[in-house]
Amino acid sequence: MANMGDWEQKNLVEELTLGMELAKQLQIHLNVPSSSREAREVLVQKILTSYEKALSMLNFGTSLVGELHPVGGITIRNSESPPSHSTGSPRSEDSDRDTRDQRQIDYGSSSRKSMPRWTKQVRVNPGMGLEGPLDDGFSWRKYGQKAILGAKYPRGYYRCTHRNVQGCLATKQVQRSDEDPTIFEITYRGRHTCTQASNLLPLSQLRENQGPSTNITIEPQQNQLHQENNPHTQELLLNFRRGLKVMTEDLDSHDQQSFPTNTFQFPSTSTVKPENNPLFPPAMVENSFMGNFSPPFISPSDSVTNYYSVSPNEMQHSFGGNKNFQSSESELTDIISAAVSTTSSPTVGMDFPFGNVNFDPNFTFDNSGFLS
DNA sequence: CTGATTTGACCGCA
DNA sequence: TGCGGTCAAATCAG
Repeated sequence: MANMGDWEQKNLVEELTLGMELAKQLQIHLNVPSSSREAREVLVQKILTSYEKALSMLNFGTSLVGELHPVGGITIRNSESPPSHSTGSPRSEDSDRDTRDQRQIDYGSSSRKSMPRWTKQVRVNPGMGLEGPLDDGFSWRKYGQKAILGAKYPRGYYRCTHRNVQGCLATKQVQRSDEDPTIFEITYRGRHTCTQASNLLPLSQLRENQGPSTNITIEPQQNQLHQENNPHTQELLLNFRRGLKVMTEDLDSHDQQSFPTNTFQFPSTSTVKPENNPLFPPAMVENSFMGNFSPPFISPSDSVTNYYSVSPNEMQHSFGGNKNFQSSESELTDIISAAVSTTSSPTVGMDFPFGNVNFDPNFTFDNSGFLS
C-alpha cells in the first residue's frame, strides 16, 4: 500500500485492458451473424462499465459524487449512509456501526471511523442466483451473523479474506430487506488493501481461472431502463456511450492486432479468444458478472444509493431456476454466503470513494498519455 | 487436512 | 443496559 499511485495506475491499466478485451469480443460478435443482439449489448454494457471504472480511477482524488452505475442488467444505487429503507431496520447502521470495535485497531493504523462507508441496495429477483449482486468481486469471509432489532432477517458480517495476511480492513454487511426480501442492503466499509483489490490477479488470469466465465457476459436486460428513476444515470450512460462509441468504432475500423497492446501489460492469457468462449452460457453470464462487474463506485460523501436490479432471466440459470431463494432466510443466508465467499475477482477496490465520473463525452482514449 | 461457516459469548458505545 | 459488531471454538465442506 505504499504507493497508491502505482496501485491506481495498475488498476487503471487492467480496467482498460479489460475494456479492450471486451471490445474485441464485441467486434467478434459483430462479425458473427449468430451473435444475438443481447450478447452484443451485454458486451457494450460491460465495456461501459469497464471504462467507467477506468474513468473513475482517473478522477480518483477529485471529488467524485456517487452516481448510479448501470452494470449489465443491474442497476445500482449507492448511499453513504443507509437510508431508512423499507427494511424497517430501525437502526440506522451508519449511526453506530463505525463507532465500535476500536479494539481492532491492531489490524491497521487507521481508525475505522475514518473508513469510507457506503451502502448498496441489491435487488435480486426470484429464481435467480443471489451471487450476482452480492458478490462484488472480492473474497469475503463471513465472521458473524446477528439478528437486528426490528429487522426480520439477520445481518451477515463479512470481512476480506485477506485480512489476516494482508491486513485488509475491508468489511461488509449484508442485510436483507424486511419488506422486500428481494432487496439486500450491502454496506461496505473500509478500503481493500489486499493485493486482490489492487491487481494481484490479472483480469485475464482471473477469467482464465474461472473457466467458462472467462467471458464476462452480462444480460443486456435493458440496463438503461433501470435507470429511468435516475436521470443522471441516463445522462451518465449516454456520456459513456458516446465515449464508448469512439472506442468501438476504433475497434471496428482496426483489427484486434492494431491495438496498442504493448501499451498495456497484457498478460499472455489476457486476450480472450473467441474459440474459448464463442457462446455465453447463462450460468457463466452471471458468474462473470459477479466476478468482474460489481460496481465499485460509490460516494461516501454523497448520499447516493446504489440499487441493483438483477434480471431474473439472467440469474435463474445459476441455480437451475428452481431454487426459491425466498423459501427461508437460512437458505438465503447460505446462498449469500456462498456468493460472498466463492468468488475472487480482481477488479478495483469497490471501496473507492468515487462514484461520479466527470466524464467528458468528447473524451477519447486515443491518447494514452494519461497513463503516463 | 485446510479453509470457510456457524453460532454463542463477549465487547464497547450510546 | 441494550444493541450492534466482533471473536473464536465448534462444525462443516471440499
